[in-house]
Amino acid sequence: MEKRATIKDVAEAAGVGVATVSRVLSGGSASPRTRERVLAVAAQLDYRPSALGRNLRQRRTGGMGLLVPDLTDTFYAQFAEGVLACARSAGEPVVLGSTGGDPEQEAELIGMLLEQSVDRLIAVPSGDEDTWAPAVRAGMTVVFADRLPARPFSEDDDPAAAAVNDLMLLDGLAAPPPAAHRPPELPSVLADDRAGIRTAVRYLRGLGHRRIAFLGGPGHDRRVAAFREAVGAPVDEELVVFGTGSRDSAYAAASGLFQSRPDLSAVVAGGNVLGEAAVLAARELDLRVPRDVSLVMYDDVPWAELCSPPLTVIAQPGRDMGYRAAELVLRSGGRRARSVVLPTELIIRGSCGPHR
Amino acid sequence: MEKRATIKDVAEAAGVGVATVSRVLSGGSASPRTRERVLAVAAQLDYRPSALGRNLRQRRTGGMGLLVPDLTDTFYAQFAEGVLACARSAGEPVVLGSTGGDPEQEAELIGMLLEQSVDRLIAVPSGDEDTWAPAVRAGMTVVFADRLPARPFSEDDDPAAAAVNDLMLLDGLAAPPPAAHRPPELPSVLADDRAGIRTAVRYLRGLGHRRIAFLGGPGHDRRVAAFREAVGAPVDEELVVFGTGSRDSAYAAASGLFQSRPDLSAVVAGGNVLGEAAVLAARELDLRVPRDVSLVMYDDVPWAELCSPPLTVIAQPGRDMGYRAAELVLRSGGRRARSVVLPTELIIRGSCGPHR
DNA sequence: AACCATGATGGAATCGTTTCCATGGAGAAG
DNA sequence: CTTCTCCATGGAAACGATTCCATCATGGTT
Repeated sequence: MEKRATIKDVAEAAGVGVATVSRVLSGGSASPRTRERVLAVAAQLDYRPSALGRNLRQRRTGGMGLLVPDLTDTFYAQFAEGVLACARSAGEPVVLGSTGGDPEQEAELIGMLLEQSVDRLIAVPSGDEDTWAPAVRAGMTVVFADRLPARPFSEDDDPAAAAVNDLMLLDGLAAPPPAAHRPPELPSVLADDRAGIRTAVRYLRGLGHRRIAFLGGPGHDRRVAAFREAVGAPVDEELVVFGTGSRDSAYAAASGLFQSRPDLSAVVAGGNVLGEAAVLAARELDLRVPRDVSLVMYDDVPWAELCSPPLTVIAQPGRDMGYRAAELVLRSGGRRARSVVLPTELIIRGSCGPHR
Repeated sequence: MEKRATIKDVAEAAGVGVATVSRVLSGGSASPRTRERVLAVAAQLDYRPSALGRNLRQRRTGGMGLLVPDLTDTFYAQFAEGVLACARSAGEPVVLGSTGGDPEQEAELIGMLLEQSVDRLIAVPSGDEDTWAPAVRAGMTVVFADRLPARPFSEDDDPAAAAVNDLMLLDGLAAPPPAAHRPPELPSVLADDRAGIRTAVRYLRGLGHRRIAFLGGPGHDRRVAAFREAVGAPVDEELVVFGTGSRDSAYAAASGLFQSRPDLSAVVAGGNVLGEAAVLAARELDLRVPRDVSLVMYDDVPWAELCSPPLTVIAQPGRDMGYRAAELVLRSGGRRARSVVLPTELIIRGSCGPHR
């Protein structure tokens, strides 16, 4: 339990002032002669500047926060790995929180990060914009990933319209809404849900499917909107069902869907937890995939190949998304960073067949 | 971007000294009268003490570090969720690092945590005891989970014997080795690998299997030792193969095993990544599970049920292990905490059949 | 020769908290 | 009434870094 050398120790041992040591170590100006000596002494004392002192002085903690709903959702695990990879190569710490998809826990974690003076945050948001207001007000650099926070409810605001609006924004087709009082859009890293869903729906259509269901979870607003758009015409509302995020509720939703609508012939699962539930529920009800029902799952995960038949999926680059998000939040020391939309890919395996 | 109120602001507004404010907020003694006023003012100013100042003063960062090899390994994701759950309920931050199973990266991350003055660390170690020496020397409270760091190589030290030794320790059957110069054992949270493997091997034996292979990964020393012990007699060394931790190498190991020893009738996979590889390799080689080969996988993960047939697994309570580890590292503010060994459970599904 | 610009250097202030210590007042015991 | 004790209280010193600013030396210019 030896105590670490401080900058003062180095200064004394090198016969210089602490200011000089600090400058040498952080790349300020110094004569080659002193620089060399300071460096030598620092190495010899095994000196490592304490982040504590620095953080206090600069009134900010280095590194970044990372908030995801659930690490056991493989997509978020991949995403987190991407963030960690970038942070590691930058030598920055990552403070992780898992929200369980609960806005309240999310708010608490934001509070905790504020207390820690973590001023950079990557988040897969669960709460709405009100939840995020404190973070933004405190001047945090926030990068959202995978989804955007919902708008808080207000009577002149229609959630469905809002989601469609987000889609339009992605395409640059529409100007931002009359954002007079709304906070400026924060940078984000999203997958191209619209194209992904559209491709999947078209693929199923091409196989002859007409009654296609969507199995969604929290935060899948944009995906549902894209689904509605891709299906076109009035969507059969019974074919759009939601789970709350837990595996149990996903299973219940899937099972309920299959039972209430035996006439459906294809399902698009909005995420891998939903996909898992769909496979399980189908098996439980003796529905054969893809003979009785075709299945496309959002997210490519290692176990998609293990199923039999292996699952046809809409792959989004989880790891890349994480890496990009971390880059954004680090680099954007300047100002507003541009948002990023990454492409998805339909990977055809064996869980979709022709409509019978 | 408002700036936060400091303790000084509160002191002035309440007409008391900063020391008093600090005492009130951290539960020291104060007259009810002032306590009330300070609390009121603090609430009104929305004051939250900055962790920065406190950390510097106490020369330590709160919270804990968490080092795992790979979050996309579902077991580690479950484990991390457990740690996060405990940390969240304690209001403590968690600094996460993913080592990729690489001792070098692990060492770097330890260095980073040291720099941050994080003095509590939960780790699934990849490096050996030498890798961990700096952390211990610096006085960190370290809790290992899932496995223990390997002993560094020395000629009078036999790794196999060491692993067996660890097993004995678990049972409390043997006194610790002559640890004269060895650091004292650190607290840890482990699953009862020995019993788990033993149960699985006996189960396979009971089904008539005689040529049982073990498919291991890094850090599975204790599991291999348990396997050897459970199989008894001289083990056919060709039936014990290892991957390096990546999915590719796991697949290669599994595939190689199946090809080189078509006579084997059962496989115990030492972890879920290995199990995944085994399923994939078996399918690729047209081996039917469980007709041609029976499979037991260490780790219960949601997708084990999705396989067809669903996988028979040795479940270890990943989430609980994480929660317990976090409790240990937090509560053991005192001194050496006792290690914990949690039970495993053989969950019989459909991947094992009688030997033909 | 006097002066100025430049660059290296160290002292000291600062960040926000906790904690040590001295002070002062009130109540109890003599 | 005096003295002793105890407790609430506030001032000030840490903690370890960064950074402002004044100082000093050096070398070039007029």
